[in-house]
Amino acid sequence: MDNSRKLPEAEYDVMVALWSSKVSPVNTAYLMENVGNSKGWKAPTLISFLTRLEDRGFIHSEKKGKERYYYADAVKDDYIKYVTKDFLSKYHEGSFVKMMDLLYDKHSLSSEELDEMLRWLQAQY
Amino acid sequence: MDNSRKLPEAEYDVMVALWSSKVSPVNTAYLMENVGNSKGWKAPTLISFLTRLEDRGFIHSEKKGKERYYYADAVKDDYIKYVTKDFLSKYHEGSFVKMMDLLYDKHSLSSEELDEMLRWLQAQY
DNA sequence: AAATATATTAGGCAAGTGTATAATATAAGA
DNA sequence: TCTTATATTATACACTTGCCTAATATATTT
Repeated sequence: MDNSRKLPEAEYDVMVALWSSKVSPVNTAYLMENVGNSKGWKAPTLISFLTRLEDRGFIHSEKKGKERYYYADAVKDDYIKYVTKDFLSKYHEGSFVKMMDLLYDKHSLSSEELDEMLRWLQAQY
Repeated sequence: MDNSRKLPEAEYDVMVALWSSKVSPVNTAYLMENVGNSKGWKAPTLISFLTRLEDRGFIHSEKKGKERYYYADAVKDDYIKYVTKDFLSKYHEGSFVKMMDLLYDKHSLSSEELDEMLRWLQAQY
């Protein structure tokens, strides 16, 4: 499917709000409260991002009375997996060890963090 | 410094070529051979990216005769560290383990990969 | 010194992104 | 059913990014 193209910032932020909502669909007012206001957007700004997301096939919507309600169609984990692989290959030759190596000097991670990683690793075998 | 803004794709590709060169400075011809041609760019396209990189403060250049030579000023590791942190916080709440968790199901990494990570981890304590 | 070749610069344009104002629906109240 | 309030739609605009053509400068060859 083509809905895995990388989203521009603002549209991604809107998706995050949709993905985070425990109910679906949600209306514009809800999204203004949850992302629009904190970003300083006017309602039409938000709505224009929503329209673009709908064009891209990430969401769909329906109108009830004078309000419009939005449903997320794209799956969050799928999307994030996609951008993450892309990122790793672009900046770290696809290797997390390379990434970690660059990010952290020896001893710069706390033992809690290291333990967490170790536990995760051991669970993978 | 402000030279840590995130670069557009094409400019990043040019930086990669600059960072990869064992000599510095390099001229436009060199960069055409090393990135421009494979991307299908005309020389002025390359030069326009270089001009923008210079405006952003990522590189500087000097002219010798009719050719111009370019020097990378931004430091590769610094830049990649910057975009990586940004990426992790944006998509994985800053947590490497969350990222790995999303990316891999149990048993989906080979034992070589796991061992490599384990060695890295142990070196960190 | 002309003519020719070659590299750079100037300038520009289309598509994409962030954002808003003005116009239009639709609902609610008087 | 008018009027008023409120949400949506249409439209537009500035900036950024990817890319190029035409103009200009500089060197090289005759």
